[in-house]
Amino acid sequence: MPLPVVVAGLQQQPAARENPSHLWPPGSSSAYKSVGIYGHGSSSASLLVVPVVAADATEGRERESDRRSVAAAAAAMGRTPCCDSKGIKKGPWAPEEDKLLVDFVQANGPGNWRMLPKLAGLNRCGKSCRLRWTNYLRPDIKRGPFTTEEHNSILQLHAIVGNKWSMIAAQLPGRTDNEIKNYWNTHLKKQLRQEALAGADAAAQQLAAAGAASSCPAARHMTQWETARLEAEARLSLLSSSATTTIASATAASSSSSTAAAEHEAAPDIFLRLWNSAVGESFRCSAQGQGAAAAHGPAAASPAAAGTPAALRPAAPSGGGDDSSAASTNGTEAADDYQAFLDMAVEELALLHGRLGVSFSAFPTADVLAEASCLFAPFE
DNA sequence: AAGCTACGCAACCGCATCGTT
DNA sequence: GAACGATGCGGTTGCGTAGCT
Repeated sequence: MPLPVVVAGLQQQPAARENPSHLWPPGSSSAYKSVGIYGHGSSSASLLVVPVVAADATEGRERESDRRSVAAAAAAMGRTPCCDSKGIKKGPWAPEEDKLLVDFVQANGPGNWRMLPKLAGLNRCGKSCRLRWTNYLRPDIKRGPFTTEEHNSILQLHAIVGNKWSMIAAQLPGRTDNEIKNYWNTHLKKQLRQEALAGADAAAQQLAAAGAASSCPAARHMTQWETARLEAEARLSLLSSSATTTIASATAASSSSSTAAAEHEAAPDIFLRLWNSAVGESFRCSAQGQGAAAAHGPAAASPAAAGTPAALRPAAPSGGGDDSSAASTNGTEAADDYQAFLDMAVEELALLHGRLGVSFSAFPTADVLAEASCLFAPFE
């Protein structure tokens, strides 16, 4: 099965256009102001011509044969496709439509998307309304270019979960899965491809110099897993910092019986829950004792360092590390803690596989992970 | 200035999943 | 348990624009 590969040290791409001209400019819609999504960029007076023209053009690009076949199939099954009704508008949203949608959702809350268009007076299908709201009109959406931190987070999370954009988006407040997906497809994929090509060249040179030994599958296996793990740890350390704050506030504000729920809420993924568990805490303490850079865990103390995994190595227990000779007497304890952390991860993943079934392939299977954790044996 | 190309991103489509009857 | 409806998710499309020639 394919193993996660993380390419480290990628640079932030030049800032994306902050106010693409096919978006509505500030002031064009009071709805935008009301939900606060237009707080950046310059505007152009010529932007408002887009929707009507583009909407018509969009209608023209419909794959009519596909629509007919789908409609026929759906009709045969006694079910009407949500977007098949004639007269339902498609394509870019007009400011008036946005305002209707925002006003309605703010008054009634999101949900019941099927009925929403009728109730809100929109000539759109519910699906389109939901998409527009979740990807663009939601008040908590963060606009603007991705920060270096977000950039690195996406890389790390993608190494762990693959193309599970909603899972990645859940870890990046204010970012939508669609936005992350687009960012990945337009920026990161390209970068990774270039890095891979560069890496292939370097690897070929190393092979020529060092012989066939480095092409050992087990060695590659270890390298890939180690890289992915370090990236994940860097991410976890960042999440841990924010989650600790969230949990503390949640605990203070709620009764003890709801603490567990709050903690779970603050740590939605298993890696974060692991990291915040007693095992993770123990490991963090050990790591702190080992390196000054491990203020919040095995990763570097500063968020910026999260994007430079090589800098994490002194603090993060790892096999074949540059400073392995500097291991103190704490090393044995740390090794035990770290092994426990890995073991717990294996168990959690086994449970996850059991819950999600064989169709879920984003995570490596538990036996593969178990094998990997044995292979790493970081302090041995 | 005009034409061409590459890029970014909003929006669409179809399938998957979950909840209800 | 099966059928249906609603919603969520990931892949893909194509429009509009910036940059280049």
